[in-house]
Amino acid sequence: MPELPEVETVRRGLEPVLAGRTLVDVRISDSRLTRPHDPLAVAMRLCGNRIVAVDRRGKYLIVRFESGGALVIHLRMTGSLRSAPDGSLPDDTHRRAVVTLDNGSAVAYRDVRRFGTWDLFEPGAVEQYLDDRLGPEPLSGRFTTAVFARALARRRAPIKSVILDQKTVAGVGNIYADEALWRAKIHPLREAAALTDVEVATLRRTIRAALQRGVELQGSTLRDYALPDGEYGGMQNEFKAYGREGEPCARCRTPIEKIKVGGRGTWYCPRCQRSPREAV
DNA sequence: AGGTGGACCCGAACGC
DNA sequence: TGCGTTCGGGTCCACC
Repeated sequence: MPELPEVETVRRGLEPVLAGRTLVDVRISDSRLTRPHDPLAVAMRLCGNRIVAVDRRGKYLIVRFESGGALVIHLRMTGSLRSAPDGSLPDDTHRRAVVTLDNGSAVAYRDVRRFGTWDLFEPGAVEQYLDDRLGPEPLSGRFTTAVFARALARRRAPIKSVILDQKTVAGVGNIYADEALWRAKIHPLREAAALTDVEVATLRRTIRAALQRGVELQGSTLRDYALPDGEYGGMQNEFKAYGREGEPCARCRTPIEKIKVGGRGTWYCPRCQRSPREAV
């Protein structure tokens, strides 16, 4: 599941491939990808644009054009991008789009579950769109303890749900939420506003540490995620909580438990991360 | 307004 | 073995 580290890894792989190149051919074979817009119309508008940069904000990829416009790609759960330096791509039933560049190379978009999106923006429009949806970048200096504390204040929802809210902090998904809470020794069901100042500071630090480690290991490959060159991430080998039901906690050997929080599978250590009642 | 739960997808895993 | 059912995950949206 692409979260911040996975999307950042994709960005780093794509930037050198795309920057400075012009789109000479764009084929979109899934109408869900661009809806409510006609995929043919989007493909036509993309064609001829010269790419100047590939940026990331939260889990969004931003392909910026010389024109000032931008293509915003969200991979959701199963989207992935694959670059083909010589322009040749193996058959793939889940391929949804292919762009060809002016040097003969190609980039293919694959998405098994078809939740991903490609949205085109006019010059200047993309920042507003992203700022409407996203809080601070967790690895930037803007994500301070004071900013984080303000975002948690008066929130009565479980802390896990609040850090999954992209307005609280951009880019945390189900995996890194569980990993950050495990590192901070905070139970996922704790009421967000009830965290102590020390806990807020600790959780800010562990969110950053978990995401940073994910970036270093080029993300986590579980099923569908892969780098643009086809390689795999390594973060899955360092999971302390996510998906580890019944396995011993890396700190105290207590078996990891699985619960539901806000409808999401949630793994935590029942001993290190005390329950809401015990923790008072 | 903030919180909750369903919809959207579809392959994998599971249950009988 | 085979078939039906359940699960999951990011975001949006309806509802309270």
